[in-house]
Amino acid sequence: MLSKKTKYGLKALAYIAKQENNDPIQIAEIAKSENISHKYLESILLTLRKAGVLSSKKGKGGGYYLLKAPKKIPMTDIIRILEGPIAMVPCVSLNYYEKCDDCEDEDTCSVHKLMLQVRDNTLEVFRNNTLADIT
Amino acid sequence: MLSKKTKYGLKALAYIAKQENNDPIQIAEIAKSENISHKYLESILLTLRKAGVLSSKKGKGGGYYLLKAPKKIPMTDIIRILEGPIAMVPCVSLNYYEKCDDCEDEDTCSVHKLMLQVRDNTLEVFRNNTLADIT
DNA sequence: CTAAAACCCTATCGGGAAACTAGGGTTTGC
DNA sequence: GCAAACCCTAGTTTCCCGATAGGGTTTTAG
Repeated sequence: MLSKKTKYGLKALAYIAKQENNDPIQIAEIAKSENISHKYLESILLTLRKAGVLSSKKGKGGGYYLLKAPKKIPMTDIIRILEGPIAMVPCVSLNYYEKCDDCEDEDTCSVHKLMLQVRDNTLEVFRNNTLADIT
Repeated sequence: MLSKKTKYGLKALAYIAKQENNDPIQIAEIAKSENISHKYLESILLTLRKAGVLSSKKGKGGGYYLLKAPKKIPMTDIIRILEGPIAMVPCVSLNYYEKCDDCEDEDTCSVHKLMLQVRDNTLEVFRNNTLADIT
């Protein structure tokens, strides 16, 4: 299941990307339009800023804006920042690999092979979609 | 992320399906071989039994056995029983559909369309794999 | 200059679900 | 009849998500 954090983050990014120019958008505006708690959204945008997807401008008339063109921001990036691993199981994760405590050998693990297939398919979707595609 | 419940359940089913004949297998044997807590596994197998995937035999020499041939048991069935929805978001779930509180219109929701693609791809993997494929 | 607008940051907290655990009850085979 | 095995309910513990609190800092309009 997708966390609300990721969902809200995606919606917010889509909202920002939808703008004609790249002027800073205020948290309050996004929160209202997308029905997201102001404070919670604030923490999400902060994460995205620290990760280098967004930048911000302080003070009156400030807000958040994209650092790159929406076309140049693949879904894989955003999902990994907000949700973490794309794989359903850590032992098939490319970026967040972790060994299972319970299984000795991954090559003979019945779950491993199946989840590899799922990961590859999901990854393909996220690679083929950029922020521009979901606006 | 896949829950341990699902993971353990899949491993247990694979273990049972791997046997030559369809004699009942004891919980203890599976638990030991797959490094799963006996009691926890017991509750998982109970779920699978109630869902009609497994049946059991009580008393000495008893255990769990499959009700159908592994080839006839698609992954979709097992995942839905153990994990619940396959979709990453309730609003694109076939079997567990639920409307989002935050978005007014699904057709214009940026997340919706993306998650539909993911669901379709994941579903295809689970439909093309049966229990026989992961033994 | 200054006040208000806006982002920046840390801490905390409630609730709910996941991952077990306990403890007995019931059936069956030898 | 006893021990092996499943059956069943009900905890318990742990963790983390989603949200809130409460200020601090920076910037800019006027």
